Amino acid sequence: MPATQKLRTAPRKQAIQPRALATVDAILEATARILVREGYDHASTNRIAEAAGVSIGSLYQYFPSKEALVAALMDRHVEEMSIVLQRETARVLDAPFESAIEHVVQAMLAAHAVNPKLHKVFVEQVPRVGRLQKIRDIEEGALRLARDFLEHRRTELRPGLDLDLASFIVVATVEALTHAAVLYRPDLLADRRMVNEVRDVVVRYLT
Amino acid sequence: MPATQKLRTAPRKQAIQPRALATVDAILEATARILVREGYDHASTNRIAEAAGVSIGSLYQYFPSKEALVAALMDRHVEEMSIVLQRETARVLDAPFESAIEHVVQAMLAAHAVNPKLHKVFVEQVPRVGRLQKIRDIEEGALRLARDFLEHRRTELRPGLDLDLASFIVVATVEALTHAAVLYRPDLLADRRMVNEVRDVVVRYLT
DNA sequence: AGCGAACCTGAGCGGTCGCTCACATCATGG
DNA sequence: CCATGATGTGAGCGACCGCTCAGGTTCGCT
Repeated sequence: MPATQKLRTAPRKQAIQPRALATVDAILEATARILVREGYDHASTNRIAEAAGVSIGSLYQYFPSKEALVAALMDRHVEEMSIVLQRETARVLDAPFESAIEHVVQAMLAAHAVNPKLHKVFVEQVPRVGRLQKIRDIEEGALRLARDFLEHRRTELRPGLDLDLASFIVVATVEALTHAAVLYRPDLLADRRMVNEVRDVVVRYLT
Repeated sequence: MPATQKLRTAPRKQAIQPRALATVDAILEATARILVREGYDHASTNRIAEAAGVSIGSLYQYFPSKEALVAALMDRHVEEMSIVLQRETARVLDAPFESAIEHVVQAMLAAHAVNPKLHKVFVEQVPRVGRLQKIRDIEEGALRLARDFLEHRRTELRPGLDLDLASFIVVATVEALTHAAVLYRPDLLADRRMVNEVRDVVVRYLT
């Protein structure tokens, strides 16, 4: 690279002063609001900046692209969900079989109740950002965890079960029923009957 | 309306001559290809017309908007799936319980195997077109069918089952496992083991 | 052959989008 | 209290998008 290349560092910047932190936060909050209210492709960066009460220039000081902005919001959302998930599943994996399943289901529902509307937008509308890979990673982690759990409790399962296939089925079922609740019946996210039914589906399938 | 209003009929037109039918077909085929290959928001109408080997003007002779074009493709896809579904479930709803469930599951998987990649795009990317209502209608129809079926077979189910909740659970489970297969394990769509597992999940939950 | 209808063409309009940059304002340490 | 970096501004650029329209080409029919 010749000397003329000024190394134009990409416009990503780390906020330091409290004022800047507030700006970043306002932008993320506004992004969430607009995404939920208007949908992904009506959520233009200009509109987001306006809703956040900052100029479009400020937005691009902290996020190098719209994609990066949405990805950052996604990270924050996933982080919040993970905290709930881990808190609710910390001590139960050695609990009695049925109770362990129940707690995991309960945790999934609670995690998705953090911000169901935003979650719905991510699931339904946000395009194949590179971040989709991250979702796949989470998915794969869940699959491995489930697989290990089933292996560990092998003696309590009905015989003849293909553990690989069974873990795929179980993970997909719990996730999917949770998502179905998010999309169509958000009222069920906090309903104990939902927890019981999903637990029954899984336990009856496995034992 | 004053006389100056020329009643500018919207640019939708019905193709008559075979040449025109071929054009319409080429446009729909190209739309499917581009949607799968590039994703919804990189699928510009100009790009689609180019891929179809017709001019952009021709495209807008038959489809009044991009939305209408995608909706038409969606209709065609849903139609193809419905044919498979109905063919596979026509005679089995009076079959023995377990066998009936199995055939429905088998039919769902077969229907989704028609064009899984396109289905994936519709599920993941196509925004809240008005057509989303149509999907909800199908969903609701499935729910009612399931509810009626369970009612009809009430004596074969375990007691204490809340039929409303149970039909939601069953429909969501079958749909969701099918979709999980479409998205992550398309190989399972034609795998008999998958049919067996999903049937087991449902039957064990219900009886 | 001739003619009206059906069909097809593609340059380009009006608009929006993501994003940049030259500059203003604020906050802090010397 | 001023100098300097951190922070904030917003007009506007270039690209692309959905879509139109004035006019050409082909078809079906007499």
